[in-house]
Amino acid sequence: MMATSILWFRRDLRLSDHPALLAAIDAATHVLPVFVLDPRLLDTDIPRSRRLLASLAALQKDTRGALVIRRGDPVEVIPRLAKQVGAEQVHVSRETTPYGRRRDEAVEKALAEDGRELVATGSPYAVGPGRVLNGSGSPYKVFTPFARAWHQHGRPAPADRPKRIPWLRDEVRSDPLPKVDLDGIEAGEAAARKRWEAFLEDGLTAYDRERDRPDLDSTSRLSAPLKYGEIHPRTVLADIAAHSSGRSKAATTYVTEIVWREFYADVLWHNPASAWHDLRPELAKLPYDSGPQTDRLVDAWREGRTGYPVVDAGMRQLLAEGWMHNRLRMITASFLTKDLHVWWPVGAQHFLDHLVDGDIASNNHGWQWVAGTGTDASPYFRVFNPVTQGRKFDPDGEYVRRWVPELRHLAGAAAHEPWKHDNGYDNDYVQPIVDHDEERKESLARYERARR
DNA sequence: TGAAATGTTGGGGCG
DNA sequence: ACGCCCCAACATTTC
Repeated sequence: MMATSILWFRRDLRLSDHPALLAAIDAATHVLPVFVLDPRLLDTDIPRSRRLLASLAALQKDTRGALVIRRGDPVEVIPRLAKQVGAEQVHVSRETTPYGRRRDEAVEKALAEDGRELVATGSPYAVGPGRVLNGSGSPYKVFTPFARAWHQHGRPAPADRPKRIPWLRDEVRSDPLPKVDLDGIEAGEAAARKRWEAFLEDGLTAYDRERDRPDLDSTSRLSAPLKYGEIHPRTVLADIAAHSSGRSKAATTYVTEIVWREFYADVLWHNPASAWHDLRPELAKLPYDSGPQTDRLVDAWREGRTGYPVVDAGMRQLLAEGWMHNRLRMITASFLTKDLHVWWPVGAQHFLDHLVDGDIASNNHGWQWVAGTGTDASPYFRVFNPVTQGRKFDPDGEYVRRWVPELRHLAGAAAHEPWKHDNGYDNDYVQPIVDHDEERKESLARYERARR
């Protein structure tokens, strides 16, 4: 048996239900845990960077200080470390995004030059992307049949948490984590576990009824823990199956959301280019706006000054918290693409820059769903009306008033339509930057032209 | 996991 | 009692 193997953490910042960790333990007498920080990720003090650092700080504690942090390019850092500790194997959870796959191939090649191996075990998904295929061996392009086949496919039970992990300690220098205030950031495996169990006990039964209400705290808020792998979806699914309400309608609805995550990872696996390119090429002809005038509109969208209350509330929450309710993601995405006629990747990039749970597969395919260019996308002509959506899903205006203080003097649903009230603009709320009815018609006209 | 436009139905007011 | 109109409520079609 080898003396030391390396466990290279990426989207799997946990110790439970971690097949690659078990493989690393099996392969050697000691395991060196490593995380490589890309300096480009830490240029600014945005919620996303701080969320990652908080998770790493928790992992460092959970490994009782064994975790080695290194800044730099993994293609150089990992082979160098492997050589230094004499590791023949570097263990990872299989990465499935285009960037991750390219990076891992490069690292694998660099390791091989030195006679070392990159060993991938498991992935961040319950069913590995690429595994679910239809009768003729091709990937699914529509969610519903995919979901059916995904359920049929089955998945492994959660892996055991190792009783004792023989970490390699004090042999290798670690870069310090950047000095950033991490107070109040919920992160790490224990916090993820706690949040998940609280939702399972208290939140799941109402999920069906309340999940679309951004004014309520009715979702599991598990997106960031899942993104960083502080909890594995396999664990989540196993817990639901074992729970008394595991077969309820609410539980089924929740599982479907997990399957959407798996579906989009699968779509990206089969179409790496779909991260930034339209899945439906026939809509690539759609004309989008650009130029200085459009830049000003996009800035207003980014900063939450569009004059549409529910849109501004969502965009301001994104900047402040790095998180937005999914309903708001759809509404604000629809506004950028259909009301401002801006190319969807502009919005997708903004979301990735600021969401603590920003995931290339879910985020970018979600954007394509709204823009109408994706696999299983909503038809292009589905245009969200920000006022109707606001009144329907934030019926008392609570969510809007929470994030748009200029509208706090308007009671109830009045906060969704300041233009209908004499005192609507008493606190200097911005006037609508475009007319929704007009822009909706403009979008439909462009769609009609592109289709012909 | 849309919304608006258009069509249909049926109750009530009224002569 | 009947026909007519209005219109809300709901359903269907269209974008």
